[in-house]
Order: sequence, then C-alpha cells, then structure tokens
Amino acid sequence: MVDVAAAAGVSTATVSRALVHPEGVTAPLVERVRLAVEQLHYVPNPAARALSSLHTRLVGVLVVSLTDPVLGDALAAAQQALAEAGFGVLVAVTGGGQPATDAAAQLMAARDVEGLLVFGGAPPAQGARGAREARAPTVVLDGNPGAEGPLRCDVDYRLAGETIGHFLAGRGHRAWAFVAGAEASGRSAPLRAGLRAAFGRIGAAEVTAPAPGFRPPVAVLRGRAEDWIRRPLTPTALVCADDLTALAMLKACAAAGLAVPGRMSIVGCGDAPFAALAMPALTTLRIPGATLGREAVRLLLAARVQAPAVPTLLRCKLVVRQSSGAPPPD
Amino acid sequence: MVDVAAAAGVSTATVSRALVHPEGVTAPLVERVRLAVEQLHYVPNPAARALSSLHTRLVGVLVVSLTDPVLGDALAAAQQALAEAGFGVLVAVTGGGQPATDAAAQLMAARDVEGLLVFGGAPPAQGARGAREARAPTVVLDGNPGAEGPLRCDVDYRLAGETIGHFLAGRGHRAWAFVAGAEASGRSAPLRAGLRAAFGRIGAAEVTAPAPGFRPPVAVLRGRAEDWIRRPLTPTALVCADDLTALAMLKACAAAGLAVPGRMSIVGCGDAPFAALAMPALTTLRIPGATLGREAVRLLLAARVQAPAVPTLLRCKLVVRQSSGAPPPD
DNA sequence: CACGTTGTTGTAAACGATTACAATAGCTGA
DNA sequence: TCAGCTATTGTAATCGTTTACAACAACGTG
Repeated sequence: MVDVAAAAGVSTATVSRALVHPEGVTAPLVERVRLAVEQLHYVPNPAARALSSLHTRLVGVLVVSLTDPVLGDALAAAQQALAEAGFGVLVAVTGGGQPATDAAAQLMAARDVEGLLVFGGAPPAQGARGAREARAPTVVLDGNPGAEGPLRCDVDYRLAGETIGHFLAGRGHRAWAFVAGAEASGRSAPLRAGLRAAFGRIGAAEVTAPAPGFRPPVAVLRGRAEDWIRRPLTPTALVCADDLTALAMLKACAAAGLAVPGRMSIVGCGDAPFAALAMPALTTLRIPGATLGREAVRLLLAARVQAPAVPTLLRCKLVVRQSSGAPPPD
Repeated sequence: MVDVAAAAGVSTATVSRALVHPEGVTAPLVERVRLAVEQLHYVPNPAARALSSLHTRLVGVLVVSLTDPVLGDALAAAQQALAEAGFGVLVAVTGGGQPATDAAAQLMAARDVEGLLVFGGAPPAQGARGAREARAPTVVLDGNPGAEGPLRCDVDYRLAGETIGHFLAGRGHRAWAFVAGAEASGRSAPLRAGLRAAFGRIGAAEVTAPAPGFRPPVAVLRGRAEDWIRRPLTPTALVCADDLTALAMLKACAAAGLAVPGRMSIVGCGDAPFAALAMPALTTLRIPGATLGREAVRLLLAARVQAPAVPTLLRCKLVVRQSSGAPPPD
C-alpha cells in the first residue's frame, strides 16, 4: 500500500480512504489512486483490513443438506447476491443435528462472520455462537416452524397446503393422506395444517399415512400401500413432503396395482428437476429456492444497517402435471 | 489475549505458543494457559492471526453447480474433512463459464485462500488468480478431461465406460448410442471413449445419438426417438451422461412405444437418489462423490506440505437395476 | 478584513495476534 | 566448580490496514 501511496503521490491514509470512502476524497485524487492501484496490481490484504476495521466481509451459511434441490438453489442464489455485495460465503453442511449445528455456528462465530444464514432445519441455540454473536444477525431460511429466530425467510407452506387442498377437493377428492419425508424438513407441519384446513372446510377426511415421517424402501411401501386398499376409508390422493417421496409413492402404487392418477392422485413438493420426467409427470409445488436465497440475503444486509425488514413469506405455485386427476367414480 | 496471559501468569508470547506450538512449552504452562483460555472464553482473532502468521486457514471451493448430486456430496464431504483439519470453506457457484470461474478464482485469491478446490468444469486460467496464486495449490475434482491442472482427483470414466460397454455387450447388445447431458459435464468424453473401446472390441456399432450434447424437452425427444426406429441401424441400448438424461430417455421411449428394457436398455450415470425410484429402476453408474471430496482434500493438504501425492483415479460401480436387459430377439 | 466553518489531507496510533531475538535457568561433562 | 549447551520464557518488532486527530486551506459572513 505504501507503494501505491508513493505512486499516487499521496499518503497511505488517502489511499485507504480513496478505496473505502471515495466520497470523502477529491475526485482527481481518487482517480490517481485508482490508477496507481491498477498499475501495481495492488490487492488489499483482507486480514489487515479485518483487523483494523473489525469487518471481515464474511457471512456464514449453515445448510442442512445439499441434496435438497431447494436449498441448493437457495445457496447458489445467496452466494451470488452476497458476492455482489462484497461478501464471501463460508459454508458448513450440518446434516441438521442440533449439536452439529451448534458446533458449526461456533466455528463461524470464531471466524468473525458478520452474519449467519441458516438454510433449513433449526437455528443454532442462542449462546452457541460465543461472545461475539451479538454482532452477527441470523436469518433462518426455510427452517423448522416455530424456531424463535427473529429474522426468517420462509415459504408460506400453510397457504401452499391450502392451495393443494383446494385443488384436490375441487377435483372431487374426499379422502386424502399426507406422507412426510424421511428428513423432517419442517415443511411437513404447515403443509399438513393447510391441507387439513382446506379439506376440513368441506368435511373431507384425512387418512393417516402408513408411517408418518418415514420414507420407506419400496418393498415395504408396497405392503403398506396394499394395507390401504383393505381399509374402510382409502385415500384417493397422496400429498408428499418432497418429490423423492412422491416418486416412491408413485412406485409403490404401481407395485400395488393402484393406477395413478386413475385410482390415486399424487402431489409432490419442490418441483425437483426429475419431477417433470417422472411417469406420470408429477404434479408438485414449485418452491422458489433462488428467490428464497436472495430474499434471505436482503434481510441479512438490511439487518446489518439496523433497517428491520419485514420477515418474508413467499408464495409458491402448484404445477399441475399428470400424477393428479379426479378420484375414481367409486 | 493479554487477559489470558495475566490469568495464566505468563507472557502473551507463551500464550500464543501454548496454543499454536504446544510442544515448545512445558506441560504445566500449557495446562495453565488452557485453563485460562477456558475460563475467559478466549477465542483468538482470526484476522490478527492471519495478519501475522500469513495463514488464513481458508480454502476456496469453486463449484460448477449444486444441482449435480455428485458435486453436492463431494462438497459436503470436503467441507467436513477440511473442518477437521481446521480449515474454513469459502464457496462460489460458478455455473461453469470460464469468465465466471476466473472472476471467482480472483475473489478467492484476494481473500488469501490457502488452497483452491475446483469441483467440476474447467479450472481457472493460469494467472487469473493474481499475484498471490503461487501460495495456493489447486486441486481439480471431477473436472473436464485434459485440463492442465497438476493436481487432479477424478473418477476413471474411461474404465467406467468400458465396464458399461462390457456389461451391455455381454447381455447381447450390438448397437448402442451415447446421450450427452445438456451440461457438458466432462464425463461424456471419457465415458464414450470407454464405451467405444469395449464395444469396438466385439465389432459393435455406435449409433449417433439424436443430438449429442443436448438434453431435450420430452416432446422433442419423442420425435427423435421415433427417428431412431425408422433408421436402418437402431440402438438397443442407450448410455446417458447423467441420470436426469436417462430419465428423460426413459420417458421418450415410453412415449415412442419402445419398451424398456424389452426393446431398449437404458443406463444412467451418477446414481442420483431418484434413480432407484424410476420406473423401471435405473441401471446406473454409482459415482463416489463423498470419496472424491475427501480425496481432493487429502491431495490439497498434502500439496501444502510439499508432499506430492499421486493424482487419484477412483473406480465406480455399475448398479444394475431394471432399466437394462437383453436386446430384443430381433 | 478578520474569523469561524467546512472540507481535505497527512501523521501516527491502534487492531491482536506471531515470532525473531535476548535473557535466563537448568544440565552435562571435564 | 565452572564453562558451554540446550530448553524455556519474556520483550518487543512486525504484519497491512483503518481511522482519530491535527493541520491546513478555502470559503462565506459579519
């Protein structure tokens, strides 16, 4: 930096100011500094910067799993948005467990991140982030419901559930079941609540899914699906917490001889890339992962300057394809 | 840190040494320092550390896309391995374009990463990493073939191609086609070469796939698949560069009335979570993403201490399911 | 015309660790 | 017993920025 200062004929303080607060330096000087920087290929040392300014320009991202396409999209979008704002992204894949999440949060805090993004699952326990935690706002994205974090960025799964419920009820379905995914994704509860509300309004009954919170191997599922057939009240529609589960149910129905959508309608959640390619193509809820990611970054950046932005609640669209239809005539 | 030093009754230099090079400090002192650290919840300031030691304990990861399940697995595994070694992971999602990759690499270099992991695609151009690049070794994982990076960590797609070729030839297939994915994944070329070698040995002919390097909407595919039927030499087996493409071909075959596996065998690549749930379940190549990630980290850490580890070339397993079988009797 | 204001720039003191070097203590062997 | 080592600890310089403060200039105003 001293070289740059010499080349531009100014002091190092002016170089620093020209780079960080150009508005406080006269235009010609800024220009001379800019030129010198270019000429000498000067790149500021981030460590020194962080040390004296107390700003690392780093944010941490705790992500439950990269397998979930929604979180993957969200992460990609968030990373891009943060890069545009000059922030680097430190990631940790937590797997969702509380101890792992807390440990990761602590590591992030130890690295002096200026913000924490939690993608999916539960946020780290208060206090798990060490002494410096107050400085770093936390935004929870697509997390478990009821998490007490102040800044949240979610999809309105309750509303989505109602949308799906209306859609199915409108097609004539009166008996339905909800199938949770293996990973307790936090989407299940509000989704189910919305479904109950929509179906309840017309007096349609929920059938308890074979094993809530359970994503079974296909062989097992087959037996379960056959169980349903023998029940007095068999669902004609299955709403799944994620597309992979929906695909599994598709397969289970085929194995059990239940035609989809003739005998059973199946609705997924997420609109994963493979959803449109399933046979029959999955009717599914399109979750705007990228928007979610950008929105979370917006909230985080707003929180840094004390501007309390309203928690986001995004809507999603139901993509109707071939796996849903009218119930059998009975 | 001065507080810790005072509490332990030593100098700050000793505190530093006790934490970084405990072997140079007597046991009782190390213990006293450890206690004081615990008591005062002291966490070293990473910026100051980096500034004076010239070690950021950060590595950058450039990932083409998080949609690819293999890269997702690799990233998760690499992150964990790096965390165990005390390194933080800075990620950037590049999308694969050369300018974007170079820009991301420059940002990483500007943050003084001590190593760069490139997941998929082409490595950044030499020199794109700025003046400090010499210090940071680069490992390319599952990248495009022929990339000149010295440190590579790859799957032996050539061998995998041969394996698939043998498998199909052994089942009796004599006419086959390769379908590249939309994203030029770098897996295509060696995979295809392996297939050619295996099939060539028995004189089986490759049929040019409808549109190489093209992952078409299903409607288009349908027409293309019908094209094949009318051809003099129609393939009886389709090998796809990724599972999503394989799923698309499955659907195209169904639409065109080609029974799978009766009339057409289909092999995917990746063993994505949905592969086993497709109907029929996909025969596919299982790529050890997590192993790949860990291996890349091993190479990187070895390179840091000048220990030149041999470039890795992992094998993968063919998972035979229902989408492949014998060709039609003719 | 003198004086207070405002706006720029330079000087130098942080920021919080690591580590070269000096100092001291504890050994070994003659 | 003492010189000469070695092993351990302390002192202080250093890393490369930012920024509080001082110094100064230009300006408008009474």
